[in-house]
Amino acid sequence: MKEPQGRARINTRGESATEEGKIESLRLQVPDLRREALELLLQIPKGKVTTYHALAVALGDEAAARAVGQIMAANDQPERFPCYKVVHSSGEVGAYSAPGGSAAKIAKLRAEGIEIQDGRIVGLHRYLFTDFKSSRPLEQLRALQEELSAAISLEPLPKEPKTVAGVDVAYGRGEGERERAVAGYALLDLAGRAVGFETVEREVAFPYIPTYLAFRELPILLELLERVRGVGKLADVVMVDGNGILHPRHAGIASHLGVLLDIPTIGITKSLLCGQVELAGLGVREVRYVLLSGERVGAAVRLSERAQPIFISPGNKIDLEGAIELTLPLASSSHRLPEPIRLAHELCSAAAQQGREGRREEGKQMALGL
DNA sequence: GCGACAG
DNA sequence: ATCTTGTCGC
Repeated sequence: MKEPQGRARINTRGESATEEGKIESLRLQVPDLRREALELLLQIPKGKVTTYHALAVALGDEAAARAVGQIMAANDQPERFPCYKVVHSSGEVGAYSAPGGSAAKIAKLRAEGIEIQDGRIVGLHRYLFTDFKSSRPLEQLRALQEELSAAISLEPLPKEPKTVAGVDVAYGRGEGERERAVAGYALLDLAGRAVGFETVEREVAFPYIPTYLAFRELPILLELLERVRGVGKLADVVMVDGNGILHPRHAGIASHLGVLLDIPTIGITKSLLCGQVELAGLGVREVRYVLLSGERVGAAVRLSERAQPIFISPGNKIDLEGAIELTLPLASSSHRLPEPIRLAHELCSAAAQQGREGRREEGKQMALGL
């Protein structure tokens, strides 16, 4: 069996007490990015505008530009947080989710003396404000991921596990409601039989941003797994719908969960986040390694005949070979995903859909005055 | 229109 | 992830 490259490098970074403390703080609190983005709007002077990109940079990563757009679109206090001041980098005024739509957005901007023709600001540079004072939360979270990756162990499992669980998260929201998440836990024995289920539901404030998925799903997954652990049903290994070390900073959500709970975790995804692997002609159960700057961080595997490949990576307290060896026998012939993840997905997506329908009914009844 | 980074 | 009809194939 080959040694995974890079194990030594991952484990040799120093950890100070303060770094440990920062990582531990994730257990209790993740920044409210929605709130921070909205509050940045209060810094924009009258007669000025900013862009989705500039706000993302102020939050600490331009990759968050689309998430900024989603946050603005979900702004339920347009009087308090002036999201009409956010436009495309091209000068295009863009959409406005508050009453009146883009026409209202244009009217509000013109009222502040901004020149607009054909839905586009004329001479954006004259009005552009980018000098935000910000703690740059995404920059801090990246640093946290770097530190967390140093705490990952990629040693093989100490002994054969007796149980494996899968976890997944589904989302939903009603009209004018904040986004809610349902997390599902499916506990299986090594024969692949389900022996227990659990779900947890709560509001989410952190948007999806590529490479920051952990901060969106960690709060609810920690709550779920702490609850399961409390009743003695925590599996020997937990499979997560997301990456382990197959991540630009070796810090996918499976690694976050594994380090924070000090348990073995495996990451499973349906698409490749980063790295290189040749997928052409991949046979069923054939293993091809994903390379990230020369390092083996994961593997592409097809679990069934017709299925597209999935991507497996160790999260914590397991090596890549062990992660693959544990995943293969938990595949069913007719599904793309291994059973623990598939069942967890079924569980939480059904619950989320029921939640959506339930709130829709409530909404109808409210509208009917019942 | 192109390119497009897990869920 | 979610929004979504029918359709093709094992």
